[in-house]
Amino acid sequence: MTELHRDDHTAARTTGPVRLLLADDEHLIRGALATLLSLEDDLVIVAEAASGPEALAMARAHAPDVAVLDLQMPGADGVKVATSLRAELPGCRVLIVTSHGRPGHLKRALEAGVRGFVPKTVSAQRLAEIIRTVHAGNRYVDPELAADAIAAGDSPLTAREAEVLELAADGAPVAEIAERAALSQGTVRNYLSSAVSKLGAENRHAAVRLARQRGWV
Amino acid sequence: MTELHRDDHTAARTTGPVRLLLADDEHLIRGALATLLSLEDDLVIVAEAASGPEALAMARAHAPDVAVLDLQMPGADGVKVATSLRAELPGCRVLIVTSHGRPGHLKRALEAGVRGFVPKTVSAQRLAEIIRTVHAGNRYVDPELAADAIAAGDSPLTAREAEVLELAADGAPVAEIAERAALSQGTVRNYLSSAVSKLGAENRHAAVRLARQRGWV
DNA sequence: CGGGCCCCCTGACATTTGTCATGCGGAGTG
DNA sequence: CACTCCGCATGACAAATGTCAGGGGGCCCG
Repeated sequence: MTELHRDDHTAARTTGPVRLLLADDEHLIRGALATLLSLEDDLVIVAEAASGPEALAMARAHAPDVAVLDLQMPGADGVKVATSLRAELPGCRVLIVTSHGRPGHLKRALEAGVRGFVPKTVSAQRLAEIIRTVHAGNRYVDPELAADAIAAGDSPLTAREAEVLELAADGAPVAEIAERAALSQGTVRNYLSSAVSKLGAENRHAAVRLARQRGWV
Repeated sequence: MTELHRDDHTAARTTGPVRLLLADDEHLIRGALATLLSLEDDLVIVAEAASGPEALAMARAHAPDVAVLDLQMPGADGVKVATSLRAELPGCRVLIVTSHGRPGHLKRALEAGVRGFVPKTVSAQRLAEIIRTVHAGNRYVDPELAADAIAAGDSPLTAREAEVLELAADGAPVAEIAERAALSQGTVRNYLSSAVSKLGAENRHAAVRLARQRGWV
């Protein structure tokens, strides 16, 4: 035993390259990224995945130091994967990469223990730096996304309001929403009404759009 | 003058590497792709752009052999850029790359003279081959996207119906739509009604979703 | 314990919506 | 030309939706 007081949960490995898991459903991007990151001397990709479940399986199999996950993937999104990963592999840092940065997503991600959150508009060079930052145990959140998230604030919707709004998302009539939520139609209309006024929207559909934009549904 | 009978419009350059323009608003992907495609001996990236207008400007400045455009970019989408490009640089082939392949987009793209249309799920290796195919004067359309487009068929909506549906997209009330389209409210309702029934939707909002899915708006 | 939330429901009302019957005019056809 | 089809428009009517004013019950916290 050469080290005393090693903290298995949070200590970064100090020897060898950073071992990466790359997950993105778009083969083109994942492959390109893999190639590019491999050019960095201190980074090595040990596994790739094209879906949420696959990412989990790969992580279990290879126990990477850092998992770079796309936010939107088939099967399970990046945040869900991060949640599972946190439980199963506490030593694996998670970095989320996304095209469409919606405020609510960032919040959910941080709650899931994600260590980094960046938009795909950064350069690969910059991403490599951020991977190192995350691997060193620090956090990194894109400043612009952080500002958006702060500006958007917390959801003003109660659980029910959010649920009903969610069911209204695809344009279903009140009767159907009521049935699916096991509520009376009047109640559904009340929830929708209060959600609409809280969001300052014209009607329920505009409200759905707003809530989606801010990641509240 | 060293060449006779050069056909400026359609002839592929037969000497030297294929000169590429790469346009994608996501720096990460664009950069990674640039690096990866540069590894191919016969491909060279002569310009990059992060928006529609920028892509146009770069194309004018560098006159690339093939323009690889993302479908969704700020300023002007890939198809719009392709349309302008066709007029200004007839010798420049256009290849569209997209994350979300919606049937209608493919149709619009082909009408704009685009030579290739592929999803981002292909590998970089495959993309390089497709670039060569396009450069040689042939067309390439992803088989799956083509099948979807054929299955979806043409839009059953009349021009007015589509216009009104478009205006209804963000949940605006009929009164606002009527004003913006300079129609009576009754007329707007009729158009919406017929659009809804043509699409087999429950109501206008579901109709908007369907039309969007199929790329008809 | 009392107050403040939130949840769930009801009923009545104004507004917005979806649907229908109908009319006008141009394009294509026999 | 007469006829029909179709896009376009309108207003009337029925149905769905949004809004408001209540009321009962559960939960947490000062």
